[in-house]
Amino acid sequence: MKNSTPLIRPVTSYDVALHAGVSQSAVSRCFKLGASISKMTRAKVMKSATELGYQPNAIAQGLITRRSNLVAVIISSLTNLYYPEVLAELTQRLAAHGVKVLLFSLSHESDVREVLQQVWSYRVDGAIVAARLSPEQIRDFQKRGVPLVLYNRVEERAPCDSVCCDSAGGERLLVSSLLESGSQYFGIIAGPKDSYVGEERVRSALECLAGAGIHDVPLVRGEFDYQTGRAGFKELVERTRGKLDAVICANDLMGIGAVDAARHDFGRDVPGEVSVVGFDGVGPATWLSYKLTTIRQPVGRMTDAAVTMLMARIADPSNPFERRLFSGHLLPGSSARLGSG
Amino acid sequence: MKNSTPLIRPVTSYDVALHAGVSQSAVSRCFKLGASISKMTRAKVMKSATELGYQPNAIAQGLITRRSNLVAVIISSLTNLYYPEVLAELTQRLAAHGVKVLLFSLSHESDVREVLQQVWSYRVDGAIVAARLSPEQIRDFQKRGVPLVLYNRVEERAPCDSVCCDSAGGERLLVSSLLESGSQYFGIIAGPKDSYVGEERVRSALECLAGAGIHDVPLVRGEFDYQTGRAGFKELVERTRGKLDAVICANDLMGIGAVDAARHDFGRDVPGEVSVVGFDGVGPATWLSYKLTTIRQPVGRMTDAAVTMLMARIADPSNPFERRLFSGHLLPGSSARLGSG
DNA sequence: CCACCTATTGCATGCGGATGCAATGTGCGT
DNA sequence: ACGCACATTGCATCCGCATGCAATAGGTGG
Repeated sequence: MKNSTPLIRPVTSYDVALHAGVSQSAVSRCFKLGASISKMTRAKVMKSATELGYQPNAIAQGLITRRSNLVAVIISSLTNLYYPEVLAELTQRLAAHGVKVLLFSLSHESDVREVLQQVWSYRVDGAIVAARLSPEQIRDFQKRGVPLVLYNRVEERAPCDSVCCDSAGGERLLVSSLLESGSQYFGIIAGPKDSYVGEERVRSALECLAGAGIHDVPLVRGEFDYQTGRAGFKELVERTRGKLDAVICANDLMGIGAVDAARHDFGRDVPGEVSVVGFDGVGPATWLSYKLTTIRQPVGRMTDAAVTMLMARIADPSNPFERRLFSGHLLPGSSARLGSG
Repeated sequence: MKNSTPLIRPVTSYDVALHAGVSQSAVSRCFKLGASISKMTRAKVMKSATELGYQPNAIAQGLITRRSNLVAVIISSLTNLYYPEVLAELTQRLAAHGVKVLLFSLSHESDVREVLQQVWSYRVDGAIVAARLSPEQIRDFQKRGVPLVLYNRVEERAPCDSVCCDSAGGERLLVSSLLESGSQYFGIIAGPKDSYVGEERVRSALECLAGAGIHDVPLVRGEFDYQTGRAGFKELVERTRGKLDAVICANDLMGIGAVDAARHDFGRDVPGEVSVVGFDGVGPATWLSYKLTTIRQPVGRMTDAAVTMLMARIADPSNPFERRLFSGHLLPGSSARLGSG
């Protein structure tokens, strides 16, 4: 079976114009809402367009109008189960605004530089970034006039919009519940140091614990995934020689790993002997085998906010910058003996 | 805080040319490998380009070269945990070929029509589709000369390339193991009717069972997610009045739901009283709480094949069409009492 | 019947970069 | 010193569409 057509030239507005017996401008105007075109001409043109299968060339449109209708979405790790959900939501919502998604997924954070080159090249109308950007990189967006919304990454005083889930507040809910339920021997499984929300969650947890007179909490680091959550639990047990009755994980995936480690690697009852809490509220957290106690991020609201802010800034770049902080919602689950919370 | 810069005109090749004291063509040639440019000129140009922060306008390049370096990736549901992995792999591999991903995620299959309009508009160099396309839609790709690779969706005799995991073969492995282990009372949790792989898996499973003299296997349908897997199990138990010792699920997520339903909703031992098998080999399938018996799709190889095939066809559209079928790999897990397999 | 106004339409041009071709410069052989 | 092959360079043009402006057509009031 051979692909028979050797060279296919997409239909252009000229082709349509010729076919309909009008000028190219007329064709162009037919596809622009509110342009000056008589009903009759429009009808002729549309008929020809349909017959020929004409579809305006978005590339050419973008070149002349300086609007690509593309938005770059930069996400660091799609393997963190939290992001697919975010990505799906973003894509849908952006599509509703007639905007297409140019997706960049980073394997290494160091790829950002390269990715940004692409972003500039494609003259995207804006960008939503859920990855670490340096302050200079953020300023680059501003210099080039590319609207930017940070998702769950906040640089203080950064010249850009951002949406974020209130890590501190969420963590406070979790920790104070753990405290009320009588947990005493805490351990923390943090994320990589370069994660803003990860560090924020840990910082807040430590602060809460300190407030309760608990200091020197053992802390290990993972990579936000199941394996390192499991390994982290093991490490904590070793470090504390088993004196451990509450594990605070920087995200759900590690929380799930920790639960499994506790139950299957160490035969401990969760939450009977040890409580585990996570963060994010991803799908698997609610699965019956885990029922992880966690904070559910309001992904719907957050993505909606991100898209709304981005579109607003594209429409009017002079808007003042805004940071929107959404509080999460406690999913009690049953991986932690909770207090009155 | 105000965005101070009112109107930012990106730097063009003319700007660079002026700055470097050469012609625009010279600048253009500097960015094209193998073009005729002296070292000295290139150095001057590159210096100016860096100073001005010049980045070639991919839109303009695309218009003139008729190569957008964009590939459309169309995925139906990112909530199926299998797809984020695929998407991540595809994005990385495509990026390695210097190609950017224009992502389309469908909430409803009916959106395909609209999405295809966008695809034509952006003059993508090709498309990788993991969603249901009608034969006419596939032919549209061919008519318009847009290289297309179907991922895990096969239309027999379709004029396009495709990669697929051998559903029949994988299912055979699972079912024959179940049979050998002595399972007798089977139930099936299928996916939606419009899923190619879903139906293929079920078809193959039924065929294997029939080959063993087992007919009239009860079948319920889910949506490839946890909830419907759990509900499906419940339904099967009711339909069979509890006479159920092996459940074949069309994917892992439903398998996990079924395991949880069995254990937590019905207090049944898995695999002691009832075996459950899935398909895909997603991350959570290997979690200690499930250790789902399943077929792991060779996602790495499959995405590699998809990208390779796509790039090859972009380079030479006259290549004969090819269908590549990859066999999956049995993850024994422990959600099923397996036979000698 | 004519001046004048508005609704349509076509013309010409430009967006930013790639490229064929001609013009220039370079080095070399003899 | 001269002619020629080859390496560089600039010029002009085109990609497909949007849009300002001028041209045309149809309609109105006087």
